[in-house]
Amino acid sequence: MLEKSYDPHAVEKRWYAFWEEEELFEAKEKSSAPAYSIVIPPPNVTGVLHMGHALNNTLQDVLCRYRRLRGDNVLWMPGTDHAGIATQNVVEKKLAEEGTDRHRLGREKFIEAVWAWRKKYGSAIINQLKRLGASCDWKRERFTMDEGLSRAVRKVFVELYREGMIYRGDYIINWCPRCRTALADLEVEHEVHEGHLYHVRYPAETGEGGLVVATTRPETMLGDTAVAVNPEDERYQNLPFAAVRLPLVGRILPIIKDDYVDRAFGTGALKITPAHDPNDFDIGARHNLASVKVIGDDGIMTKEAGRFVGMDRFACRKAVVEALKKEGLLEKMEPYQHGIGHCYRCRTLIEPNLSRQWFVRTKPLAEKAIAAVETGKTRIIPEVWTKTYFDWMRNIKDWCISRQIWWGHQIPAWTCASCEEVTVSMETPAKCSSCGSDRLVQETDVLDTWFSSALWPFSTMGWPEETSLLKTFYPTSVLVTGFDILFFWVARMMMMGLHFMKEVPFHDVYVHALVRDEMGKKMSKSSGNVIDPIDIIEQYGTDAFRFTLVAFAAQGRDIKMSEKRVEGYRHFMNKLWNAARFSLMHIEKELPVSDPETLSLPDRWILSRKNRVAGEIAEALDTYRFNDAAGILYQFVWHEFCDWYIEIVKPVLYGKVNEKKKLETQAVLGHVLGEVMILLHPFAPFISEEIWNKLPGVTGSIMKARFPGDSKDSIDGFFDPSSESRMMRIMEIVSGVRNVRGEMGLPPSMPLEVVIHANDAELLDSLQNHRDILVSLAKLKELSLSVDGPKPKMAATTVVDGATVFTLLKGVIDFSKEGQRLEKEIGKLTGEMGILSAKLNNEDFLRKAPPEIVKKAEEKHELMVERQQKLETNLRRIQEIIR
RNA sequence: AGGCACGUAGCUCAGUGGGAGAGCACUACCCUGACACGGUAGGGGUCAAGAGUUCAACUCUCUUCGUGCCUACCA
Repeated sequence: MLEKSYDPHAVEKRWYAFWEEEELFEAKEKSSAPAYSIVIPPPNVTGVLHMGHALNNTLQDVLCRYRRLRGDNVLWMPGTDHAGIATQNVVEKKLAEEGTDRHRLGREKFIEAVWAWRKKYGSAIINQLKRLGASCDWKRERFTMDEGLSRAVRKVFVELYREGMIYRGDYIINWCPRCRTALADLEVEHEVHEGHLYHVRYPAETGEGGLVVATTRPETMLGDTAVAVNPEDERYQNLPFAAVRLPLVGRILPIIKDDYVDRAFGTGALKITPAHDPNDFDIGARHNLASVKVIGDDGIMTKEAGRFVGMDRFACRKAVVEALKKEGLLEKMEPYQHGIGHCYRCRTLIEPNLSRQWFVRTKPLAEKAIAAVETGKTRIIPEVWTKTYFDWMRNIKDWCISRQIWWGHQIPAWTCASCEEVTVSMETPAKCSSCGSDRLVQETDVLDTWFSSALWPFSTMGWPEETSLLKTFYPTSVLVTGFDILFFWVARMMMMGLHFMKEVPFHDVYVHALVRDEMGKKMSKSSGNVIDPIDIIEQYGTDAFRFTLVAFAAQGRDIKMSEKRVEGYRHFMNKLWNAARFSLMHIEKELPVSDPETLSLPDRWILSRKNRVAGEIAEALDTYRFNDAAGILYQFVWHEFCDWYIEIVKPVLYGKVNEKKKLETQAVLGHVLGEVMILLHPFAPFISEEIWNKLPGVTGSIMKARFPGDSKDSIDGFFDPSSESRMMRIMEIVSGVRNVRGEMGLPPSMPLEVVIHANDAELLDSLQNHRDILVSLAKLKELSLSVDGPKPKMAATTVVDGATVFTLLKGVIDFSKEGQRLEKEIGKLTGEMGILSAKLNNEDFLRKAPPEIVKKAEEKHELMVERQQKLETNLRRIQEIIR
């Protein structure tokens, strides 16, 4: 016998190990079964599992386990990415604790240290995914820095370079002075800050007058090389001078005219710092201005900053402002809000900085990626994200892919020390491709981590080799991801996949929600509202946690996570456990289910319902309506299987009917329980496997079972609407009597006497055949059934379609209560009828509404009238009794 | 600045051009031989506000208010 309540811990460990041993997660390279593949969004190797991962991977696992049950050959490709900046940060911190740093170690030794770190800590998140139940094909686990994937990266770089799609140049880029590297535009997060707008007078070169410029970053003025005004601006049409003198520095700045300048902003005069502002950089290029870099890569002022050299950029701002004040050139200083970029890794203020970097020309790649979604080769679900995808793709800018760190794929480019030509190649070249010199120096920069992640769907499958894995599983079936990396990752995979594989990387992209805290705030370490998935798993079990995530994963809506909710679904797990406990107490051995046509009504009903529900769940999962799938299953298990079927079947199982029925019922109960476990398995893999294996006659994993409906046998294909509706009638009557019991305050311990008048012959027949159900579920001591007859005098009345149910109230009862109950019932009914009859009295409705709608309304109205009449008759009778 | 989503029961959320739903919470009764992590019954909503389209609007359109999020080079 099963324990009284479900204890997840031992069960989870045991089954996960079993699945791995039995190689049940492994994909077949070749198979006649349909291929289904997903590549995992590779978590950072430095990462620990957070709620976002938990949701993301639960959904993927649901899909993978579901497809396996449907008979597909499933590949769920796992792995991690090397997270260049993040990992380097972690290891550098560790070195600092040890009193050293990477420069003292040197590049080679440092890389070794990172690999050592990865060996020791890099599988933390993988182990956490296993606790979540993730059924990844672990033997194929990949890492973006693996030999194979690195070769793919090099190949892609070389090919893009040869095609002219990669170039190097001096441009203004986002620079993180703390990480000491360039960042892509996407890696900069904007945040509104309270700052100041400083109005600074730049005296005319002639000495008389001058211009006032407005800036939020006065320290950059040291690098100004011009002042710009709008060509249309009348104020500056006929200036008596052509140049101004840069305060604190003394450099003469030309006054240039450019459309970019907004006349309405500030004074309409804009200082131009090509080395430290992206717009100024463009303007500088247009006007051939010099660039003066006054802030170094370390965030310290360079010697170009004159007397401010060596100052930190923030200290320098203060010093510049003070100096300007002293010279009387600071005209105004007003509070000002403006967006400032921060490094997405370390939150340091980004410095737009002039530097030499490598870029990918994205426009041509983006065009193909746009077309693929336009033509439906890749679908984005939910569709709302399609627009976001297009917007970004159509406004895409070149992608800065070089990073000034050590941990990553070193760019395969060599500069010749003799002729300065660049050689790009797969293998380390011996000689300069231009002049033949052997004095080659490799580029020290590494590539953006996302550059390698962009190749993930095919690099993990062995590309550039033409592997059978690629043939079988590329394009992948679906990518499951959060919208936060739609651009970072999804868009780039689309571009690279289409360019190198000539085929989209995935047919579907399912974009899921964010997991927030119960107040709806984003979980973050700094807010202290992070819930650790592993804590939840330990407290409530993996299955309850997974079910919670799935049940709340409605399309387009964020999930507010709280322990309370998980607790609710733990109750569901316990309910399942106890349903199994009960069932298994009554099933001694495996029994074949008889031909459904010969079975009893409740058996036919539950089989038919189970099959219908299986179909609904399949449909929901096929369309990524995860929450619907979970909801349908929950409802069926709890409120049909447990509340009704098990209750109905108890007398049979306790041997109160006959042996043959008992065996038949045991067979059906066992069958439905097993099928429920299969339906449950994608969501709650552990408990379903545990219970499955307790079923008599079962050997081996539930993972090898077939989804209901797929076996195409007579039981799985059994649908019986007539039994469904007949059972519904019986349940209605039971509920009706229970309602009387509850409302009238009749104790559950008191068996009741019920008289039913059913003028519907079929219903009467059905009730006569199943009077045992009514007696047991409504707790009756006597039940009389007839077409008609004398109405019992002292009774409460329930009216259902085709029958009137009298619950006898002889003796103990307060009849005014029954009067009130009937009045309430009639009141409800009258309200509904009012709306309906108004409709039916409306000429336009009768004329314009579709006939079937009108007919439905008429039928309904008729039933209501009948019901109302019956209720009123009985109300009058009750009132007479009271009087 | 532009764009996108969301406002439905006390809370968290499903839902749809023709009968307002679930879970939790709440109330009453019940230790009924699977389960008190349970059972039975019950109360509770002008579906944010206003206008329009329609025979019919919670659902479609517009406006307003409120709440989130994303994108953007305005110094």
